[in-house]
Amino acid sequence: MSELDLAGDPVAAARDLIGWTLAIDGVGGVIVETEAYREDDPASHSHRGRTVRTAPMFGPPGRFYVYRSYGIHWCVNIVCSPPGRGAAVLLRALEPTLGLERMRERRGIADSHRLARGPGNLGAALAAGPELNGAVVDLRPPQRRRRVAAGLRIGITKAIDREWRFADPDSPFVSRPISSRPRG
DNA sequence: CAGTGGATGCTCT
DNA sequence: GAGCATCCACTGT
Repeated sequence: MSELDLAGDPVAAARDLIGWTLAIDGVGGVIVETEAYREDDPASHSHRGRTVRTAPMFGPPGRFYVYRSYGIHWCVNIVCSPPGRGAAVLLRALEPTLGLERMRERRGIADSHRLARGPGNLGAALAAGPELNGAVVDLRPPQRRRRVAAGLRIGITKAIDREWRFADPDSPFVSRPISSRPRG
């Protein structure tokens, strides 16, 4: 299995993060779905350069970048910046393993499959907010080998042809099955 | 099941 | 003023 390098290619980092366990204040789980966003990528917040909002993306790797989505949700990213770049990996789904009861309280549902499925739900389950920006990410290595599938990113309108979404195809905690670009 | 639309706030044009 | 890396309730099969 590849070593996890958060300071190299963010697409490789997004792939290699599958299976790692993320914890915030003792609450979290196994990362089962990610997407990569790089500076040379029109869909990335960092594409138009550094702003107040996106500053954490240009900071040191291995830290959080958190942003508000559609005025409602907090989405959690891990900064994966090669030197001088702005890149991050969006966390799209966790398999909850730590602090299940606290997640259920925060989400108001019991079904573990839905606790942290989808980036907005994941943020809610972790009680993520802007205060997380720049904080060091607590990651623990995989306990078993997992398959990783690559496919199209979800919910974006630019650069929709890049297969920079990664997920464990055997996990029931993934938000949506991986779909690939039509071949022609 | 699938499809539609509202909530809501911040960034950029 | 538009658009957005979303989710949920609601509708109709």
